[in-house]
Amino acid sequence: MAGTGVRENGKQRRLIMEKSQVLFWEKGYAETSMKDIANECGFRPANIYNFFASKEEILFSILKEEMEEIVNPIRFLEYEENDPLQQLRFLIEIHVKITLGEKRASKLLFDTELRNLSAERRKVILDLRDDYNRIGYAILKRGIHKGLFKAMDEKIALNLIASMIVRTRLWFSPEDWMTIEDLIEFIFQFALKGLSR
Amino acid sequence: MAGTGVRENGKQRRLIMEKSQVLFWEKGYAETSMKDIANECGFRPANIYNFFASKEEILFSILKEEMEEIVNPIRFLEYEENDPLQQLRFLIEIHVKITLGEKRASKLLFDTELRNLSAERRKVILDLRDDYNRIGYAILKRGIHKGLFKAMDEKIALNLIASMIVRTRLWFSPEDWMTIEDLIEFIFQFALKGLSR
Amino acid sequence: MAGTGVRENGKQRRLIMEKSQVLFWEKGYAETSMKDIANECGFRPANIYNFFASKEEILFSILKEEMEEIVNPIRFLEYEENDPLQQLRFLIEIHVKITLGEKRASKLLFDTELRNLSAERRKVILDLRDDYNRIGYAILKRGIHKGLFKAMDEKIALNLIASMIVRTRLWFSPEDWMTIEDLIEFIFQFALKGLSR
Amino acid sequence: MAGTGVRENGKQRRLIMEKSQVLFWEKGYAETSMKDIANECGFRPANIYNFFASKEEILFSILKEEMEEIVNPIRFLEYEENDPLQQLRFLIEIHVKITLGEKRASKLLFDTELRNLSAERRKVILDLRDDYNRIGYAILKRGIHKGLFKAMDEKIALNLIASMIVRTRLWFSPEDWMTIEDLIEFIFQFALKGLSR
DNA sequence: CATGAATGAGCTTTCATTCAT
DNA sequence: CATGAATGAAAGCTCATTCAT
Repeated sequence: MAGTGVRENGKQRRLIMEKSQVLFWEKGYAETSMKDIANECGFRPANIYNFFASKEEILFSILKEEMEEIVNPIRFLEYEENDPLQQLRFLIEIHVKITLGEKRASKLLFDTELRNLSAERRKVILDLRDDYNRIGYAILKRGIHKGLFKAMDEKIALNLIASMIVRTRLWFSPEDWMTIEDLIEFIFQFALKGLSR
Repeated sequence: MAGTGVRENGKQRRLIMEKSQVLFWEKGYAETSMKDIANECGFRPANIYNFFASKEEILFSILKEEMEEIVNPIRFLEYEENDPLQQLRFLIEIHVKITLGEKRASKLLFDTELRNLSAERRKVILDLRDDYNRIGYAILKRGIHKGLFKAMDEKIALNLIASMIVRTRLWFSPEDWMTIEDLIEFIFQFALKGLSR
Repeated sequence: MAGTGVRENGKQRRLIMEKSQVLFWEKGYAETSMKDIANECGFRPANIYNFFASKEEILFSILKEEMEEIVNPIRFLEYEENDPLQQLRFLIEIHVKITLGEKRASKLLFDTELRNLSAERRKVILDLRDDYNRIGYAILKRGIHKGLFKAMDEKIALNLIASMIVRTRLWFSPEDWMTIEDLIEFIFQFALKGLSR
Repeated sequence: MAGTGVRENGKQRRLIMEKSQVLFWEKGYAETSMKDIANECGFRPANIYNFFASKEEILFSILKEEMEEIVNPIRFLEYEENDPLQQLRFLIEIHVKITLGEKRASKLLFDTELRNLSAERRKVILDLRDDYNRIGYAILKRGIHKGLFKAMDEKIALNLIASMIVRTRLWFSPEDWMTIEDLIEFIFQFALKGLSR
């Protein structure tokens, strides 16, 4: 209809995912009912089952999508031998941007709501998290190898860095004197010095 | 009859709080039923109500106690004019130790389960969090003032530091080559350099 | 699809109300469980909530409907200057007929179960009771004014008359020699003489 | 202790009955918990069982006592051949006085809470009610026989009279211009004329 | 006489889900 | 694609009652 050529396949799926994302974050997965979601979407609970097989599938779809949005753009870094400093900055930038991005939603869902997934689906998400970690480890190891960073356990370092980013969702709100770009630079500098000799 | 002392007071309350703490962490507040808690305690659900008026009161008691365990030992730092570096190290040490401490439990509960409290009770917890923040800000400001740290927004800095600590619960487990003491030192050095000019 | 009319609307609501009315009367509101009601209706308790938001709403709907059945048919009497004797007889007739009517149910519910309503809903019922009283007062006052009844406090008189009627539900059952019509005449004569000079 | 010579046997039983009477009336039997009663009495629920075997026994004791207070003073009227008018007045007087008496409590309990008694105990109360009725019938029949009252069904007449009295508890409160004595006279006159030819 | 702890039974209500339409 | 009706399961909580102390 808009003529953009983009097929609008799954418009309702999108709607459900977006509304659910907000609700899951605001109220928690268990505390959000299918009725809550349906109300937000403007139809009745039964209709959700025309698009998702279960509430868990909604959660899974949201988590998977967001995790992929973080991981896919940085996959190419894993085996790339470029400047580790720039790579670290890029990783931080992507992660912060998705975390605080327009959709502003899931965030800590990864930390707390994974338990609501079936084992099989949890594995899918955890595999994506492993991808993220592997990429980060690679960057840090190369930085250490090149003498740019102090010798240290790269796993611990990455966990600290990721933790700073993940929880920005809880306390950060952009201001004139501190935009998201500023925050990215702040975290990058903070991490950089933390990693330095 | 008199003179036996009031020892053992609240033994069951303690039991309930400890078992609940673990369950809330493992399964989440909403996903933990009073039956779960009672089973863990070795009695029937109805009996819990002889010690707590509601499930929410259990959560509140746990959160309050843990928050106080973190805040009380560092309260004296707020107006003390000593070495900010040592103070920062002390704050990190206490926070990490409680977070990973023997009771090992709530952790991210602060991040995610506050919504399950009544407004009034949420305020009690948030006030404690404010106390923590005020203390941390004071330390950082004095460090900046004395030229020990780079000029920067101390609120953002403290949030980053606290985030690193809080989420250790998710990924850290002590090993031979990395004890809790080692982790404290690691985080302290990481933060210290991040704060430096 | 359109044009079939909206007949049959609220069939289940009706069923629930009718079954509840009987149960509330026989066992009392508190002593009647949603399971009792559901059993009587032929489905499971959870289904009741598709038609009523709560047990209290069922009670409210019943009380309101019955009160309206009594009050609405006599509303026109309030400002009508006709024969007070005939009006009194009409009021008694309607009140007795609803009280002992086919649906046979609530009756004393008004006397005892109002406390189970929220303040707001209790007011709705009490307003209807006020309507009833106002109408009755008007009739009695006109009768006194015209010299048909002895000068007396019309409020007390109406309370006595209404009390006789309300409690018929407790002891009256129609017999060959005493039908409902006979009872109406009996009460009317009794009241009439009680009111006379 | 006061030297009146009245043994204070069962002081706690009395206390429990009095507090329960008020609560049963205000909230209903089912809606009143043993905890409510104990609170009102100033001790813990478990202690009630040192004086009453069950909640039902409390209700039974209350109902029985009040019914006896009404019936016993009028028993002698059943076979007494005195003036039926004066006897009717006496019956009304006693009944109203107990109903509105200082203890002001049970009233409609008879109408609605009998169902909460065991069959056996319900029979005890109903037997007392039968006593009351028999006495009333006797008075009315003698009045009819002597030509003082119109020929009518004395059972119906007594029910109407008793209904007027019982429900005074719901609407009457003594005023300067209408004391309990006035009310008794009012009802007596009302009934008297209702019974007259 | 009084109580704290414990429990079985039951209650109202919520909810994810199904299914015929 | 959408819904109203229906349900099994379970939840938090209340409560009368028991019993050892």
